[in-house]
Amino acid sequence: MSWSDERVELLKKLWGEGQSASQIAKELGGVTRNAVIGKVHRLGLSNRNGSGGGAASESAAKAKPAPKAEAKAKPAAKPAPKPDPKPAAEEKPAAAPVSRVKQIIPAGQPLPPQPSANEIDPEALAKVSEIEKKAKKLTLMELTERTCKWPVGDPATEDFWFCGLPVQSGKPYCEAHVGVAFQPMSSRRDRKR
DNA sequence: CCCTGATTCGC
DNA sequence: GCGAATCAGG
Repeated sequence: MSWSDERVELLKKLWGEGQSASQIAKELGGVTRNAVIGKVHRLGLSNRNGSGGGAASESAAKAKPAPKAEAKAKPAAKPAPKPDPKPAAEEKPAAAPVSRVKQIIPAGQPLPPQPSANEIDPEALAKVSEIEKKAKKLTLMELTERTCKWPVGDPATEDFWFCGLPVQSGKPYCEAHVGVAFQPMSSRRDRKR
Protein backbone atom coordinates (compact mmCIF):
# COMPACT_ATOMS: atom_id res chain seq x y z
CA MET A 1 0.00 0.00 0.00
CA SER A 2 1.32 3.35 -0.84
CA TRP A 3 0.40 6.73 0.39
CA SER A 4 -1.91 7.84 -2.29
CA ASP A 5 -3.18 11.33 -2.24
CA GLU A 6 -6.42 10.33 -0.75
CA ARG A 7 -4.92 8.20 1.90
CA VAL A 8 -2.64 10.98 2.96
CA GLU A 9 -5.57 13.26 3.10
CA LEU A 10 -7.51 10.91 5.26
CA LEU A 11 -4.49 10.47 7.42
CA LYS A 12 -4.23 14.18 7.96
CA LYS A 13 -7.86 14.45 8.68
CA LEU A 14 -7.98 11.70 11.22
CA TRP A 15 -4.76 12.75 12.83
CA GLY A 16 -6.12 16.22 13.09
CA GLU A 17 -9.15 14.86 14.78
CA GLY A 18 -6.97 13.40 17.39
CA GLN A 19 -7.40 9.82 16.37
CA SER A 20 -4.69 7.53 17.58
CA ALA A 21 -2.20 6.15 15.14
CA SER A 22 -3.48 2.65 15.56
CA GLN A 23 -7.02 3.76 15.01
CA ILE A 24 -6.04 5.55 11.85
CA ALA A 25 -4.12 2.54 10.68
CA LYS A 26 -7.20 0.42 11.04
CA GLU A 27 -9.34 2.79 9.12
CA LEU A 28 -6.86 3.19 6.36
CA GLY A 29 -6.21 -0.46 6.20
CA GLY A 30 -3.10 -2.01 4.84
CA VAL A 31 -0.84 -0.14 7.14
CA THR A 32 0.33 -0.50 10.65
CA ARG A 33 0.29 2.11 13.28
CA ASN A 34 4.02 2.46 12.85
CA ALA A 35 3.55 3.29 9.24
CA VAL A 36 1.03 5.88 10.18
CA ILE A 37 3.29 7.42 12.73
CA GLY A 38 6.21 7.40 10.39
CA LYS A 39 4.16 9.12 7.74
CA VAL A 40 2.85 11.64 10.16
CA HIS A 41 6.34 12.60 11.02
CA ARG A 42 7.49 12.80 7.49
CA LEU A 43 4.58 15.00 6.71
CA GLY A 44 5.74 17.32 9.35
CA LEU A 45 2.79 16.79 11.56
CA SER A 46 3.53 15.62 15.01
CA ASN A 47 4.42 17.59 17.98
CA ARG A 48 7.24 19.76 18.66
CA ASN A 49 9.75 18.07 20.73
CA GLY A 50 13.27 17.08 20.47
CA SER A 51 14.27 14.54 22.95
CA GLY A 52 16.89 12.51 21.39
CA GLY A 53 17.18 8.94 22.06
CA GLY A 54 13.78 8.15 22.76
CA ALA A 55 10.85 8.97 24.48
CA ALA A 56 9.40 12.05 23.71
CA SER A 57 6.43 13.78 24.85
CA GLU A 58 4.75 12.32 27.76
CA SER A 59 1.31 13.56 27.34
CA ALA A 60 1.35 15.86 24.47
CA ALA A 61 -0.67 13.90 22.03
CA LYS A 62 -3.31 13.16 24.52
CA ALA A 63 -4.29 16.70 25.04
CA LYS A 64 -6.00 18.25 22.16
CA PRO A 65 -7.04 21.82 22.67
CA ALA A 66 -9.19 22.59 19.74
CA PRO A 67 -7.15 22.72 16.63
CA LYS A 68 -10.02 22.12 14.39
CA ALA A 69 -10.22 25.00 12.08
CA GLU A 70 -9.84 24.31 8.49
CA ALA A 71 -12.39 24.11 5.82
CA LYS A 72 -10.67 22.36 3.05
CA ALA A 73 -11.79 24.03 -0.07
CA LYS A 74 -10.54 21.61 -2.56
CA PRO A 75 -11.47 22.62 -6.07
CA ALA A 76 -12.83 20.01 -8.30
CA ALA A 77 -12.13 17.13 -6.12
CA LYS A 78 -14.27 14.53 -4.66
CA PRO A 79 -15.56 15.88 -1.45
CA ALA A 80 -15.60 12.83 0.65
CA PRO A 81 -14.26 9.65 -0.72
CA LYS A 82 -15.45 7.27 1.87
CA PRO A 83 -14.20 3.89 1.03
CA ASP A 84 -15.86 2.94 4.18
CA PRO A 85 -19.03 1.00 3.69
CA LYS A 86 -20.66 2.39 6.70
CA PRO A 87 -24.38 2.31 6.67
CA ALA A 88 -24.84 5.63 8.20
CA ALA A 89 -27.96 5.52 10.17
CA GLU A 90 -28.36 8.38 12.43
CA GLU A 91 -31.52 9.92 11.36
CA LYS A 92 -33.56 9.10 14.29
CA PRO A 93 -32.57 9.34 17.84
CA ALA A 94 -32.93 5.66 18.14
CA ALA A 95 -31.61 6.64 21.39
CA ALA A 96 -33.60 4.45 23.61
CA PRO A 97 -30.78 4.44 26.04
CA VAL A 98 -30.41 1.29 27.80
CA SER A 99 -33.76 0.63 29.08
CA ARG A 100 -35.09 -1.31 26.22
CA VAL A 101 -32.32 -3.00 24.52
CA LYS A 102 -33.44 -6.26 23.21
CA GLN A 103 -30.91 -8.86 23.91
CA ILE A 104 -30.98 -11.06 20.93
CA ILE A 105 -27.53 -11.03 19.68
CA PRO A 106 -26.49 -13.66 17.25
CA ALA A 107 -24.60 -16.26 19.04
CA GLY A 108 -20.98 -16.02 19.26
CA GLN A 109 -19.00 -13.98 21.53
CA PRO A 110 -19.38 -12.74 24.94
CA LEU A 111 -22.85 -11.62 25.26
CA PRO A 112 -23.61 -8.54 27.12
CA PRO A 113 -25.89 -8.69 29.99
CA GLN A 114 -28.85 -6.63 30.23
CA PRO A 115 -29.39 -3.80 32.50
CA SER A 116 -32.49 -5.35 33.66
CA ALA A 117 -35.49 -3.25 33.81
CA ASN A 118 -34.33 -2.22 37.15
CA GLU A 119 -33.60 1.20 38.21
CA ILE A 120 -30.04 1.91 37.62
CA ASP A 121 -28.14 4.81 38.88
CA PRO A 122 -29.47 7.76 37.01
CA GLU A 123 -25.99 9.06 36.93
CA ALA A 124 -24.66 5.93 35.35
CA LEU A 125 -27.39 6.01 32.77
CA ALA A 126 -26.72 9.58 31.96
CA LYS A 127 -23.09 8.78 31.55
CA VAL A 128 -23.96 5.98 29.21
CA SER A 129 -26.22 7.92 26.96
CA GLU A 130 -23.56 10.50 26.81
CA ILE A 131 -20.77 8.23 25.80
CA GLU A 132 -22.98 6.47 23.35
CA LYS A 133 -22.79 9.54 21.25
CA LYS A 134 -19.11 9.01 21.02
CA ALA A 135 -19.40 5.32 20.54
CA LYS A 136 -17.49 3.82 17.70
CA LYS A 137 -20.58 2.03 16.58
CA LEU A 138 -18.80 -1.12 15.71
CA THR A 139 -20.26 -4.18 14.16
CA LEU A 140 -19.99 -7.53 15.75
CA MET A 141 -17.03 -8.39 13.64
CA GLU A 142 -15.14 -5.29 14.49
CA LEU A 143 -15.17 -6.00 18.15
CA THR A 144 -11.93 -7.01 19.71
CA GLU A 145 -10.99 -8.12 23.13
CA ARG A 146 -10.47 -4.58 24.05
CA THR A 147 -13.46 -2.83 22.64
CA CYS A 148 -16.57 -2.30 24.63
CA LYS A 149 -19.09 -4.93 23.71
CA TRP A 150 -22.11 -3.08 24.90
CA PRO A 151 -24.93 -3.36 22.42
CA VAL A 152 -26.89 -0.31 21.54
CA GLY A 153 -30.15 -0.21 19.74
CA ASP A 154 -32.38 -2.92 18.46
CA PRO A 155 -30.63 -5.82 16.79
CA ALA A 156 -33.63 -6.23 14.58
CA THR A 157 -33.13 -2.86 13.01
CA GLU A 158 -30.41 -0.85 11.46
CA ASP A 159 -30.03 1.11 14.60
CA PHE A 160 -27.80 -1.38 16.18
CA TRP A 161 -24.16 -1.32 17.00
CA PHE A 162 -21.68 -2.01 19.68
CA CYS A 163 -20.21 0.71 21.77
CA GLY A 164 -16.66 -0.08 20.77
CA LEU A 165 -14.94 2.35 23.05
CA PRO A 166 -11.85 1.17 24.89
CA VAL A 167 -12.69 -1.29 27.59
CA GLN A 168 -11.93 -0.76 31.17
CA SER A 169 -9.07 -3.16 31.52
CA GLY A 170 -10.23 -6.65 32.06
CA LYS A 171 -13.88 -5.95 31.66
CA PRO A 172 -15.83 -6.39 28.50
CA TYR A 173 -17.13 -2.86 28.55
CA CYS A 174 -15.93 0.67 28.63
CA GLU A 175 -16.02 2.52 31.85
CA ALA A 176 -19.43 3.97 31.39
CA HIS A 177 -20.99 0.67 30.49
CA VAL A 178 -19.23 -1.12 33.23
CA GLY A 179 -21.01 1.32 35.41
CA VAL A 180 -24.42 0.11 34.44
CA ALA A 181 -23.45 -3.46 33.83
CA PHE A 182 -21.99 -4.15 37.17
CA GLN A 183 -24.09 -2.50 39.72
CA PRO A 184 -22.69 -2.51 43.16
CA MET A 185 -25.74 -4.17 44.58
CA SER A 186 -26.46 -1.05 46.39
CA SER A 187 -28.87 0.20 43.86
CA ARG A 188 -30.20 -3.16 42.94
CA ARG A 189 -31.12 -3.88 46.44
CA ASP A 190 -34.16 -5.87 46.44
CA ARG A 191 -37.07 -4.21 45.13
CA LYS A 192 -39.29 -5.82 47.61
CA ARG A 193 -41.40 -8.26 46.03
C1' DC B 1 -0.68 -6.03 30.28
C1' DC B 2 -2.70 -2.76 27.51
C1' DC B 3 -2.00 1.39 25.16
C1' DT B 4 0.27 5.83 23.22
C1' DG B 5 3.55 8.39 20.07
C1' DA B 6 8.83 9.06 18.73
C1' DT B 7 12.97 7.77 16.76
C1' DT B 8 16.18 5.02 14.35
C1' DC B 9 17.87 2.86 10.47
C1' DG B 10 17.97 -0.71 6.75
C1' DC B 11 15.62 -1.08 2.75
C1' DG C 1 10.07 7.67 1.17
C1' DC C 2 8.82 3.85 3.80
C1' DG C 3 7.87 1.27 8.02
C1' DA C 4 9.50 -2.52 11.43
C1' DA C 5 12.01 -2.50 15.34
C1' DT C 6 12.86 -0.25 19.11
C1' DC C 7 12.33 3.02 22.60
C1' DA C 8 10.00 5.52 26.28
C1' DG C 9 5.99 6.88 28.91
C1' DG C 10 1.11 6.17 30.83
